[in-house]
Amino acid sequence: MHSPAPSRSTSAIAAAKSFTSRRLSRSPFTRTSATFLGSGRFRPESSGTPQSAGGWAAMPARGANQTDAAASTAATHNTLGQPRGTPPVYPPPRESKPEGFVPPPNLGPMPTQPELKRPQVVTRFAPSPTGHLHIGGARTALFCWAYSRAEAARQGTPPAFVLRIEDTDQARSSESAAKGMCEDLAWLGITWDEGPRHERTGDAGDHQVIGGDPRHVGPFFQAQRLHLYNKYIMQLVEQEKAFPAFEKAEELDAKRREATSRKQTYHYDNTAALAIPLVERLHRMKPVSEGGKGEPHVVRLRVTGEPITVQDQVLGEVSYAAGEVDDFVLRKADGFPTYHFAVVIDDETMGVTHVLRAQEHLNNTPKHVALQQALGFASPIYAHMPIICNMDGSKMSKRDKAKTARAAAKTAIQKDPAISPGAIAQETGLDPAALADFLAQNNDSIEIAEALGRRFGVTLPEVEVEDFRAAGYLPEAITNFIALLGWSPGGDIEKFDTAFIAERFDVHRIGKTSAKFDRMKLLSFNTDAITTMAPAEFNRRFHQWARDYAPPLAAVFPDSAAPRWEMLCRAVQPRCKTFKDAADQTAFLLVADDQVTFDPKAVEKVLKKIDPATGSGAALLAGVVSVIEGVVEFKPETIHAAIEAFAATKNLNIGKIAQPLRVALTGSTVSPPIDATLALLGKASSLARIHRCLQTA
RNA sequence: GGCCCCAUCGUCUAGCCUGGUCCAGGACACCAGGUUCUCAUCCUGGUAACAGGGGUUCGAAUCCCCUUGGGGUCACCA
Repeated sequence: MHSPAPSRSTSAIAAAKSFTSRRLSRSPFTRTSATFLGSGRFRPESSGTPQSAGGWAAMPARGANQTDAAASTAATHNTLGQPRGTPPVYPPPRESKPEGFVPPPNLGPMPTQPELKRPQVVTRFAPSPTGHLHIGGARTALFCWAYSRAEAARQGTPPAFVLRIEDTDQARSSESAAKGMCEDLAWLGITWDEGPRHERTGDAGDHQVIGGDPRHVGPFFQAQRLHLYNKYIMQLVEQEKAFPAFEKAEELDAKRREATSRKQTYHYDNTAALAIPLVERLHRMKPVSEGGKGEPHVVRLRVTGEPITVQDQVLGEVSYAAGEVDDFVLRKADGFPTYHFAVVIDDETMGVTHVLRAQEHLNNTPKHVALQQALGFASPIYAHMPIICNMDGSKMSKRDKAKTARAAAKTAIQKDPAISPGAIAQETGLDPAALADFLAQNNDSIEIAEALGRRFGVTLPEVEVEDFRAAGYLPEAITNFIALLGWSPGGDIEKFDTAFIAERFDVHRIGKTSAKFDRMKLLSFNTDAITTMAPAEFNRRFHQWARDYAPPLAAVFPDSAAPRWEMLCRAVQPRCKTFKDAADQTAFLLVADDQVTFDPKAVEKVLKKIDPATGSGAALLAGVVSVIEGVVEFKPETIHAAIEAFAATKNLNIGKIAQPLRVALTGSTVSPPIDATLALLGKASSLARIHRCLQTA
């Protein structure tokens, strides 16, 4: 019924080879200025429609072709309960024909159904739901997503990018964080073919449903896969490839500290654990309810003394001498698998063929390879990409927020004796003990950092996708920018959208050197994207952003289709770098006419100072009142014409009038074009502010 | 400290695999001009790099070795 499907490892190797044979043709864009490339103008890919759950042709689980005679029954069946060694069927076949099944009449040969080919390349992104998505994680996800698409297109198969939630750390994981991560990814336009279901409203108001399980490899939360891990754990223990260890965590900590203090490398000593006979191991492990002793324990892999070589698609061959890998923990005392164990089991059972991850994982790879060998799994193809750093060279991390906030608080405390940790706690409502801990660097709570940031008016560095979103960055600018961190399409091309990345992404163009996150360049990309956006799109997206992140502004302009909102957008779009920046420029619209504070410096320079040729700004301002009163239809064009005519009569440059007006209307010397500023305020407000300025300033 | 990885302008990078077309190209930042009612854009021009030392070769940014420098990692976190 099935043609013999090529083994996973064969196809994977073929895919790997095609990396090398696929050289990019010389770019036609060399020696031209940077060119934007993409299927649309900076349009994030939003095809969130999940693969129809129709299923593909047979897809053997990785390792299914392996003939490991030692494999116990646990390893002889895949996650569907189907025997290994024969290609499993997706979806599983029906048990029997439905009752009353009547064969259809013979209508001649069935029309040939184009058979959907199974994916040859399966990538995954596996975040731990402990907060919002880190920008580095976003890059990893982007590359995995792009690679799945590029390979699917090359091979004519459906794309297979899996999102898996690694929630095995019970203390730190949360469901809301998992949801947040899904949203962060979706917002960036990174959609997963397989993984948790996520519903959202897209940028254009469209309803998106992301996720699914067409290959039946879920669930995608590791906490829901414990039975699977335990099955493999027991297999390994029974084969004596893994063993229970009964040492207390504190004992080992002490030994570790002692070793480091002697400047020696700590190695786990397995002699005591290995001295226990298998029967006794099993008895001590077994829960009391099942007649065992139920002793608290962890399960460790018995690492054989073989050297391990990792074949990496970016770094090449990386070798580890025998003895470099310790007998590491597979299952924690709480019964949850460690990251190392869960990742190996899941990648195998989910059929993941290519693992793209950051270089900080490189030293984990020999552990994973050792485990794969013990389990008789084939190793996926690895590609480790460079780390993303701060401009100072340190690894970009969520802790950077804590660092910044802590520094701000400490300088404030030093400078001003009235400011004490106790006083800060009272003002901010923070728990004094937690705050003290935070200041003593015992915790890096993001909540505390943010509270301190607000208290001391310092902007914390954006490190999570949500931070950039709140700061008014565009997803298309972010994906474009982070794609360039460690990858490049070659030549002088550097402006492109996600569709372009999905088309051109190639593991062999991933660099080896760590990349510094240059916020200035990101800002430049964002400015470019925002100022070249179609005005109608800007109106809509800026309004959407304001609803989410600038409620006071959205409250004043509830309707994104209203002419006054359009007028505001027209005034602000060409001169903003982010949505936040745009919102800041509209601040003058949000204060009451009698609450405008006039910047003393501006008043001095623009209103009071007497120019020998033109007199004082205040005088000009008084003179322009009647001009403004005289404008019948109060809109930018007519206002501009009136002011220009007034300026002409005085033989003045329009700027001589604009600046005093600006100060009167907004209190400062900076605002959108003066005609737009007046029009947005309206005639009554404008005149009220001018009169108040003439009287009080 | 052990182990692992890396090395082109201040930053992201192209070029490296397949040595000559490179006294090294683009972009961001910076500097100098220009446009402009402020601000921001925008336009023009400019400064700026193959870490150092050995090899191999007629020829090295490109291949090899060493040194130096940077980073990562050493958990019952992921």
